Amino acid sequence: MFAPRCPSREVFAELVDKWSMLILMTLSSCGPQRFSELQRAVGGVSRKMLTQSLRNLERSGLVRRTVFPETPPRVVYDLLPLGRELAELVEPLGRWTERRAEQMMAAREEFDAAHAEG
Amino acid sequence: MFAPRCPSREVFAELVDKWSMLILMTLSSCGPQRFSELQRAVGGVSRKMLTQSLRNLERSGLVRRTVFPETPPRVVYDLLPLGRELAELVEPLGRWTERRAEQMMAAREEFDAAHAEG
DNA sequence: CTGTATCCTGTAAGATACTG
DNA sequence: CAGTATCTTACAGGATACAG
Repeated sequence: MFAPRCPSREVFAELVDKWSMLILMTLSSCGPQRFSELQRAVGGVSRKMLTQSLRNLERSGLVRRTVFPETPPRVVYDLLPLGRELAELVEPLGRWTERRAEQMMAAREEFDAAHAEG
Repeated sequence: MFAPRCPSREVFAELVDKWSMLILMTLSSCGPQRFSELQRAVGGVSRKMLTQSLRNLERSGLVRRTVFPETPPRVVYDLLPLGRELAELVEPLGRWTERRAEQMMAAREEFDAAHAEG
C-alpha cells in the first residue's frame, strides 16, 4: 500500500474518502437506506457526489443497490459483508474524531497563534 | 460529524486523507522518522504534499516536529499521544485494505463487465 | 424519486527552481 | 537536508437542467 502503483494503494485512496466513509457509517448505524434518506443523513452531500460514491462502493463489492420498480421508484442501499467489515473499522474512527475534535481545534488555535508572531 | 458546518466534520475531512493516513501508519510502525525517510517510506508523495500533510498533523496536535540545528539540518517527526491514538485506529484500516484489495479489484472487474453490455 | 448530462469554477497537486 | 515559492494543469465537485 506504500507503493505508488500497487492495487491496494489505488483501492485505499478511493475508500479513504470523506463521503464514502460517512455513507458507510450511516448504512452501518441506520441500516438499509434509500437514496434520499442517505442524502439527508449525510449532510451537505450533493446528488452527484452521493451517486458517485455509492457507485464506487457498489463497484468494489461493499454495498448492494436494490431497485424496487414502483412509481415513484424506490432504491435501497445496504451493506454487503465486505462493506460491513470496513464499516466496523471506520466507525471507531468516526467516534474518535467526534471525541477529539475539540481538542484538535484547540491545538490548531494554539499552533496558529504561536506562528502568527513574526 | 454528519452536519456540514460542524467542527468535527471539518477535522474529519482533513484527517481522512491518503497522505496523512500513510504518514501516521509509517510513524506508528517505524517510529520517529526524518523528512527524507518519510518521503521514501510513503511512496509517490511529493515534498510539497509531505510538508503540507505534516503541517496539518502538527497543527492538530497529532505529530511533533523536532529540528536539530546541525548542518545539514535534521528534522525528526514523531507521534504525540493524540496521533498514536489515531494511528492505532488507522492501522487496522490499512491492514484490512491490503487483505481485501484483490477481492475488491475482482469485484470491480465483474461490475465493469456486467455494465459493459448495453 | 432517483438519477444522468452539461457546464463551470476553484482548488489540489505535480514540476521546477530557489533558499537557509 | 528540509523545506518554500511560483507556475501550470487536471480534475473534483457545485449548480442547473433534464429524463425515466
